[in-house]
Amino acid sequence: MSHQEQNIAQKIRSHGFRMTPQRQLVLDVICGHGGHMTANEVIAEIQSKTPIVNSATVYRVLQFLCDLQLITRTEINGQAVYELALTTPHHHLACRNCGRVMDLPDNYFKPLAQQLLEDFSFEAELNHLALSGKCADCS
Amino acid sequence: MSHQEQNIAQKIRSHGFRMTPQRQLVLDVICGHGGHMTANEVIAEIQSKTPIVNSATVYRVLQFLCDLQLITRTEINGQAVYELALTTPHHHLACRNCGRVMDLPDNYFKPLAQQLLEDFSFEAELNHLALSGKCADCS
DNA sequence: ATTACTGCAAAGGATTTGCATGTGA
DNA sequence: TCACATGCAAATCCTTTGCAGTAAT
Repeated sequence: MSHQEQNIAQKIRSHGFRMTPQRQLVLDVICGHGGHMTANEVIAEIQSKTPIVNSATVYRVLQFLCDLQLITRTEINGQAVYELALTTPHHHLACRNCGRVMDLPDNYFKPLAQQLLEDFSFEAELNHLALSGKCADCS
Repeated sequence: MSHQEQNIAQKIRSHGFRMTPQRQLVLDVICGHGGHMTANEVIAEIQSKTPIVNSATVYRVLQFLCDLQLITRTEINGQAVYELALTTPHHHLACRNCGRVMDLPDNYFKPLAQQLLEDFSFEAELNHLALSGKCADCS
């Protein structure tokens, strides 16, 4: 088990919740994967290891981890994806053509957020946004 | 029938498609409403007038109008909304608290789009984006 | 010993589809 | 006329929920 996972397990227990094999598996998959995953991808990868785990449980675990803010949920082109929340704040550039998703550092949105605050007193939640478009290879 | 609707009817016919009462109704509703609507809202409003129209048809008409780029489809907080495509390019600021949605002129995103192009050769499709956050009244 | 958690199956909502019928051009 | 559209019902996809049983602490 990685450092990250030990940390997370500790956080779960410190909140009075339990560490179960099912939660462990979901964490293994998400930590091992690196990027973001759809619920389906998580389910598929888990079931390829241990076909016993129910998909309803995976959905419940994902929701649970979101509630504890250990993972984040974003919508990319109408598709919900999950990712470790430990990584630094960033956004996504999703290519509509080849499907590739790149990370975009947070600071690209700073000026915009600032301006929205000045002009409209609107506090934009720009912590995990997905932009669609065409990537360099596909243009 | 408004100017806009006549225009749209003409475009539909010019593509070799037919103007039907069902398509007329969907256009009436969307044109009369002004802002963006969910598929459900369109269906509900139509059925309050003529309970005959099938919801599958409304979905088909919405898709059809999107294909012809006469309306646009956006996701606001995971909810698909439709809007006339004739209006000037703009974005949305959606308040997570009160649900209010404000329009945001296109030019707010110009600098960001420019920078993404320079730094990543990524052509962002920033024509109808929805940002979540907290509006002035709710902060 | 609690009571959180899981599995199962069934429900749920939103959207799509197959097919026969109807209708605009 | 005849291809385009619609209605209906069933199918589908993704996700949630009720409930009884299981297991972590």
